[in-house]
Amino acid sequence: MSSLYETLDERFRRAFDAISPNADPVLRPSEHADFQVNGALGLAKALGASPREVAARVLDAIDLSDLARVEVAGPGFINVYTLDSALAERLRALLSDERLGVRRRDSRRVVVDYSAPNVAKEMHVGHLRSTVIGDCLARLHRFVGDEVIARNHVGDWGTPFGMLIEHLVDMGEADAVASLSVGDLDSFYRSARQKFDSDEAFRDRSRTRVVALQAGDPETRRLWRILVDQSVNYFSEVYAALGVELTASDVVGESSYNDELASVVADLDAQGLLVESEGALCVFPPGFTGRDGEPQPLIVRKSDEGFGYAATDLAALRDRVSRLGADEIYYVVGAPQSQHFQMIFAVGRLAGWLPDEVHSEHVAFGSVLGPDRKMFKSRTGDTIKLISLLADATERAREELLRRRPDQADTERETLAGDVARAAIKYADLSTDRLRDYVFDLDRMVSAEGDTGPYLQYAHARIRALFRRAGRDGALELAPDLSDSAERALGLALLGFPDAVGSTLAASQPHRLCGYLFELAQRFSSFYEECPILSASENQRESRLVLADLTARTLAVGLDLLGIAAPDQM
RNA sequence: GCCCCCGUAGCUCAGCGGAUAGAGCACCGGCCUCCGGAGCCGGGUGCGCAGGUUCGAGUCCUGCCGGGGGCACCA
Repeated sequence: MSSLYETLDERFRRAFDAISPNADPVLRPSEHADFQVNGALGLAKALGASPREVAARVLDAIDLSDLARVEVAGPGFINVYTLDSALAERLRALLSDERLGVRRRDSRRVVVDYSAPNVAKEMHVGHLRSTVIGDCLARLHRFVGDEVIARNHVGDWGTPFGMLIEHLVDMGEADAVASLSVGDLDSFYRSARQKFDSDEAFRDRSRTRVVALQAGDPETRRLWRILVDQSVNYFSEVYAALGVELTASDVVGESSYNDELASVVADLDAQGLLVESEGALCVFPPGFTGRDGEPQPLIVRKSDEGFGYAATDLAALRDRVSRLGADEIYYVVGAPQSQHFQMIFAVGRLAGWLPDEVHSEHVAFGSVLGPDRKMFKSRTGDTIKLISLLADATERAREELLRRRPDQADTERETLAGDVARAAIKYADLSTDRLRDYVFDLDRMVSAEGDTGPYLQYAHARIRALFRRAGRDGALELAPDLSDSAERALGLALLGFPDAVGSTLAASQPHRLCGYLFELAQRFSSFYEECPILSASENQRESRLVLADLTARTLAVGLDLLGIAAPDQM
């Protein structure tokens, strides 16, 4: 069944179409009614009638008697008041729908490229947003029926691997593996870097090693593979700790495209797109200019005949369309890469690798800032590891749980502390418009008062407690009474879930779903204060349990789409 | 110099061209014979500035101001 909004929109669209072909009714949620239709105001001039007359004509052309009461208001708005009976019947129908009204759509093959940490470096706050946002988008697409191919474009290639491999050799494989396997990647990298900067002989060995790596020397590749495998193992641990659904099988690192790079160049050259400039092989897509107003190149092959990340990204793009058959490709990468992706897409279009019917989008995001509004760093100026971020949040959550539930078993508390910590961090990240920078404030996100992940978890857990107390697991399948304004407001919000999911997906903006869930939780809290449930008469109790059940399930499904657990108790 | 993103309440943020711009935090009042108070109810002289488009602009366009970022071989 279509959502309430969709149903109203279809009806109004038909009525408007009869008056002015293809006119948009501009149906919106309203503070003055359940919904309002704004389209009449815009049509008035063209139709030579007053807005109120246009609105009246629309109402003549529409029959909503089964759904809503309507009236012309103000200068020409149409206020829509949904009938309680229609709301109640739709709510009843949701009870047997695990998907809470969200329909599956025709499956699209969707590549989501996200996280992308670097081999031999620990994951830090810089990877947080890509990982969390990408995971959320992947979940959303899967939920509506898309076939999602997650791609973790790990940085596993390039000149630093010369020094990393030489450092591995110096340490001895066994010691190196021991060090890396416990996740101490940063000190490994730092030691290698330090030797590279201070020791000329080491520098020479490193350069030689890079050449051997690129030439495919078996022993060198074996050593390289150790670094990659150890790192990927470590990433998997971090993803598990974060509750992110990426696995080792989603890792398709930069090196995976090595064999494609020559043919990328050849293909571009064959199409006459390649220009040699200052020794580098470049494509100059129209519309891009650089510092001196000169055309801006996308450097496909460097003057030293090595390949940069543009070549890799082009190869990946080509692969995702031609071999994976992607209908949509999302790159969850920071906003500073905006121009790079514009150029990649432009060249992809020029080369015919990215057909018009394939949607390719840079899902950009802003930075995580510290309290000083600068890039979030530790007091010593180091980047902050995701693991320690999570540990800090878990510690806070543990303290809070200990304060509120001292009787709780330690094992249960540990599990919950992790759930709450993940909720705090992820929700804080997902709940603001991703394009903006945001200030990382652990106190605010864990404190769980207000618009936070833990607040939503609490709202859910409280409802589950209600059912435990009632000795039940769900509600009877009946149409709830909505005569109390708090009941009605909650019921109306519940019916908006499909629209929230749809809008979140259409814009790749998780904060829309966050906003919806927070408002839903608030409306539930108001309802919960206003309307006694278990102590009410049997009819009223059953009716209110319907609303409670649907709220709990909507929160659980919604939180799951955000990648956040919804524990039954806290 | 050019390009991109962002400027909304003391702070952190919503706001899909529509009616009187909303939340959370903080602050001040209420609400504890109440199903979990991590809650609920009430309290607000704020859209950086100036033009323009529109019946209607926080939202679209132009120009400024302020912050961040990018602009040839690191990814």
